[in-house]
Amino acid sequence: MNIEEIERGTDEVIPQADLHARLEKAAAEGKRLRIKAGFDPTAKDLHLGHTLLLNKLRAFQEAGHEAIFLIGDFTGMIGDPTGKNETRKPLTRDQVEENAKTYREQVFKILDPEKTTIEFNSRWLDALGTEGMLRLAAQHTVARMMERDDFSKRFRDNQPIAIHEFLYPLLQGYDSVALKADVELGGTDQKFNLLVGRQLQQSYGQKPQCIMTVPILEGLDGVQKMSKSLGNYVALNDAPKDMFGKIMSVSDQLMWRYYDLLSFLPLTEIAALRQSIVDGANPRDVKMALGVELVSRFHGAGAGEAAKAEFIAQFSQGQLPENIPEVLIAVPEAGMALAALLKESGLVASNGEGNRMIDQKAVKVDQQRVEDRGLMLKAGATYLLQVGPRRYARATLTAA
RNA sequence: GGAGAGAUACUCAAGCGGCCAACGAGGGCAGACUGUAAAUCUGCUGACUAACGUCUACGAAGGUUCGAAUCCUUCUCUCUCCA
Repeated sequence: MNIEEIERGTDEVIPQADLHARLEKAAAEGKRLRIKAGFDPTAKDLHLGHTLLLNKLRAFQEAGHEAIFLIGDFTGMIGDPTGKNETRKPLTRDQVEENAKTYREQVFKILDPEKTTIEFNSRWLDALGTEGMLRLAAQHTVARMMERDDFSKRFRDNQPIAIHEFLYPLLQGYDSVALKADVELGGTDQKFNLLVGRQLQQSYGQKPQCIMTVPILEGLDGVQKMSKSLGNYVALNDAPKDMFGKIMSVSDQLMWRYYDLLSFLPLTEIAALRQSIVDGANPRDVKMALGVELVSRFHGAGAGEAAKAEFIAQFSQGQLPENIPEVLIAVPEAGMALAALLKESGLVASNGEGNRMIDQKAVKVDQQRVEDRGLMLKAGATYLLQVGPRRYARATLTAA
């Protein structure tokens, strides 16, 4: 087991010496450390940003330790305001449970199901009760809570902070107490919460956990963090083709960030790739290699190469994509205007948008650009409709 | 409990009786250029309509007015100061 592999790509390890000592002791005594990583089931889909943490959890798992995947079904109802400077809308218990279900399916693309403990924090937080909650709240002060960056920032900016948001770090910290965690993993934005966990464990007479933070992955725009609500994410459930395409659309600069954080290639090989660009290689090809690696990771060996081949065919060589959605549309005798047809096919949201797209030279029928709004299409034929570079449908028109 | 400020489209933010479907910026979409890059340039960005135009929208509900995002009343929410 090597410490380098465990610490690769982390931002901070606190306290590092303690982690090393625990790892050595565990190895010597044949024991397993309890490694906790928590997720709030606030969204349905996990995305690449989440995988940094999962990869790390997996590294511990491979080193023989106990990986605890904690689903914050209770805390998800509060919503950690981290990262966004505004109060998050609370989820209902039903939503949380539904999201949690899909989480399980997705995390095992990375974690070994045989060696993973899944926990729900409602198990102990439901039982905590009002009295337990008060005792817990008594362990911390407002001043210390305000040390958290986003709290103090919101306070300074006269933004609302609801009282229950203060409870979030305490509850997350209590999870560590309940689980007797040796190590907790989290994004750098979780550092405050992780540290609260250390303090609470001490208050409850436990040895404080080590904490390990991983960087926050930037989204496809290269600026804001990857998140579903910003729409700049690559979901683990994305179809191979979409996943590959999204990776190809990132800037060359961001590509290196993704290499550093997402690729499993040895660091020396990544350095070699960088050098190859300096020597004149096309960054596109390096980007494709990253796409292949990631698609294969989530969709199985070979899926990456297949996605790459389809990508080249469609975008580099201008061929039609596979799997164009088929739609059946009933049209009146006189035919249907193109814009309406695009709307019925689901390619645009409204007739107005359809007409705008036509004006903007974005619409093709049977691969021919159409600039005439007035084009009427009649029943009895199948047309290939295209809006922009990505939206396709094959519409069969039938008499109404 | 008292006094004051505020709530505008995906986000930020102007507008403070008609010229407002609402300036501007960001974001998004499309076109050009490309490596589906990035950067840049151009256009579009509520719905219905071929178009004239109509409808719906400026926290919610009422009201004044020929006419309201803009004025008045009540309500909801947020912030500030005082207690």
